[in-house]
Amino acid sequence: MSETKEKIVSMADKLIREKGFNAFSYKDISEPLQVKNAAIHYHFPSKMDLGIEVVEQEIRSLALNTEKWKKLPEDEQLAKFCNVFRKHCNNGNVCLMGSLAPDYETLSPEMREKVHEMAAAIVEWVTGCLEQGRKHKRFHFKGSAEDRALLVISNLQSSLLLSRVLGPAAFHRISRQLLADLGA
Amino acid sequence: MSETKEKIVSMADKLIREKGFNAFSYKDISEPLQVKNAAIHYHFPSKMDLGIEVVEQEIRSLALNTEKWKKLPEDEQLAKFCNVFRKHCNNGNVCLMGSLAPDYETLSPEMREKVHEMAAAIVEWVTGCLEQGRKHKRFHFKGSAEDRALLVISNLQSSLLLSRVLGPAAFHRISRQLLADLGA
DNA sequence: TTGTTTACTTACTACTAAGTAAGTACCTTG
DNA sequence: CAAGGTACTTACTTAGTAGTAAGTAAACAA
Repeated sequence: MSETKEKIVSMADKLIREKGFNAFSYKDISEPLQVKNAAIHYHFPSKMDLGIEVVEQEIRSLALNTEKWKKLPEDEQLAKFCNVFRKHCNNGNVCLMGSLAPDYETLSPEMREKVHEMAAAIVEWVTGCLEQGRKHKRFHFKGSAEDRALLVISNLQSSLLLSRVLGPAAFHRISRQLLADLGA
Repeated sequence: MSETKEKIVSMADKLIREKGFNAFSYKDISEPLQVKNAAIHYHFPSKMDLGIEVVEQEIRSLALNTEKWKKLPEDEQLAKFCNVFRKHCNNGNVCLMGSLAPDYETLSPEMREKVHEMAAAIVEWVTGCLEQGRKHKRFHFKGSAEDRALLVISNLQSSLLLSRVLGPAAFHRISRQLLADLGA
């Protein structure tokens, strides 16, 4: 991948989290990178192709991270996961899912499919983490692990959204309570 | 308020929830209502003015609803509140906060202020409901009522987002678990 | 050395966006 | 009945938007 291409993807990622997929334009990428908009179209024929690449990168990044955390106790794995969100919160950004879900209906079928894939991957990992963690007495909760995973994910996701509006304290209060509830 | 004006606001509300504030255009409103785009500008000089009206209507609607529920036991009040979200879920839509928070940075200061006002109103009501409900032994939870309220709100909000991507079952699973956790 | 591919730029198109100025039909009120 | 406001339409501007066709400079390959 050329250096420019990488920069385009990372700028698009930033812009999606900052302003939303439908609110950024090629100018927002081409100007700071000092390239022409045609350079973006060279690497990504359409805006959706660019969006798909951003989501794919996020899926790869999740796989990489969870692989790295594999040998830690489950409560520490989940804390690491929370920290990824915390970083976005500190930058004033929301997560990809939180940004793309409201725009879901405006996305191409291919991009929707990728977003779905990302959501499924997140749910799958958190479910596994909770399930194993409960078995190892690292977590204590009632109900199915998958239901609990949905709760955890929705809390993290939405706390970033609320932080946008109510200030970053919202994220910290929610994530702290969240981990406390799991007896972590 | 003229009939057209009311229809414009309710169409804008629908479009914000469906596609997001930055993804709908005046054409999306003017065409189905069979008016010209200038008619929208007559009632709302700018798109932000229209957005502000939508948010104000939501704030009024919350006040009206909660007033109506006032005499019910707190767990039933919260169930009613959940039902408002459930309706949006069944229509495949997200809530206003969930839609506007990702776009927050692209909004005018006046509209941001209104969104903030809406968020504060929601947090205030849920906090009060939980606090009173705990006092009346209708809810059982640890920690401050406001922290818990943030958790509840973020779950409801985000479950609509996840439902978009993963299907409506996500909402039902999350909201059921949510109420169960409160011992409601 | 010549041909090909990569990674762009230049210069453009077609379209859509929000927004506006001026005109008009229809009420309402003195 | 005249004056003025309300609720629009007609017709337009300005400023983007994503996307494209054609050209080019440099690296690489035969």
